[in-house]
Amino acid sequence: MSDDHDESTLGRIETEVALLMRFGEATRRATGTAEHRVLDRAAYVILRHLADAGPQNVSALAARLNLDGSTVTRQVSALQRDGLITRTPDPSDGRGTVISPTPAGLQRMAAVQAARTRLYGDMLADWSAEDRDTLAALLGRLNQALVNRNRR
Amino acid sequence: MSDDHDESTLGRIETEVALLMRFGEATRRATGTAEHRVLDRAAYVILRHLADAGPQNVSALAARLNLDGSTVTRQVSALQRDGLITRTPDPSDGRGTVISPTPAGLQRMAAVQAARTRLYGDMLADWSAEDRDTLAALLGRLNQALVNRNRR
DNA sequence: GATAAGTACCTGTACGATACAGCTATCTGA
DNA sequence: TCAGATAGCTGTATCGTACAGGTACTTATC
Repeated sequence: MSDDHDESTLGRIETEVALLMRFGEATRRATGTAEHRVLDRAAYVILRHLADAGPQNVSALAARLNLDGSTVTRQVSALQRDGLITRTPDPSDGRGTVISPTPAGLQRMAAVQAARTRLYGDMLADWSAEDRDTLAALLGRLNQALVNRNRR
Repeated sequence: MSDDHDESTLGRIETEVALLMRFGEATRRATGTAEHRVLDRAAYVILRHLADAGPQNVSALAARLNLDGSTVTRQVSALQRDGLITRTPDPSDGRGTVISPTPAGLQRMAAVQAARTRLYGDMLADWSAEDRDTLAALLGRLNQALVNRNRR
């Protein structure tokens, strides 16, 4: 008897995720181009990951971000052109290149991150702290579930 | 005193949403191309909205989906080419075109929707019904907050 | 009821993000 | 040592999207 209920909940989740992606995309487009500039592309995600996980190879980035190596290569090239990362030869592997964020890159990333966080703060202004916590936790679990599924 | 806590919660939400968009995109790419074919593009979102809200104009679709009119025009053209929607002149406005889903379109959409719902069912297999409900509800509120913010 | 202003849609064009295929340089194991 | 694997880059293609401009139609004003 609870199957019907479950089905519809899954449907709602599917709907809401699709909507979120739609709106998130639009928001990224709007905020990325308008105020902060330059950090438009997937650049933000790459810089974030570099800041979190430290300097690393193109391949490692590609694997972690679920992107093709060639995509990361191009993004990284753009970031280098803008002085936000540096490429250095991997000392332990002549084929590899280690990508490190520059101070400017970290700063730029932090600024965008702060702006986004502020945005969420505005949007969720009337939410209780508890609801925010719950949302963060459930989203984390959802992402974990996504990762696990992709890994299979 | 709770400000620090709030800050970090907002940061987590920001992180998780960014991650979700990244993985969601990858998932869409993977499931869209592999099994169901044809319904790759924003086509799915358009068909869903037509199924939910009934036949409507290009402009209405564009406004609702947060897309440029030209984008919707092209998506709709592709959908028409594939026999998934029909265009009829708006009887009440000679400039307008009413977009209606065809049975084939509805069927295709339902198939993709079912596949996605199944996917979520798999991923969230070990979640309690309560957690699923809560996730659906909070995502709904988050989207509502996003819509409100865009409207401002 | 004529005409100016607005609206709906389409088309041309451009761009960003991405993937896949193929290349070169380098590494590694038998 | 050398055959196969791997790291990264480049060429090319595709998709989704936006913006600018055009045409046809509608609405409001006088």
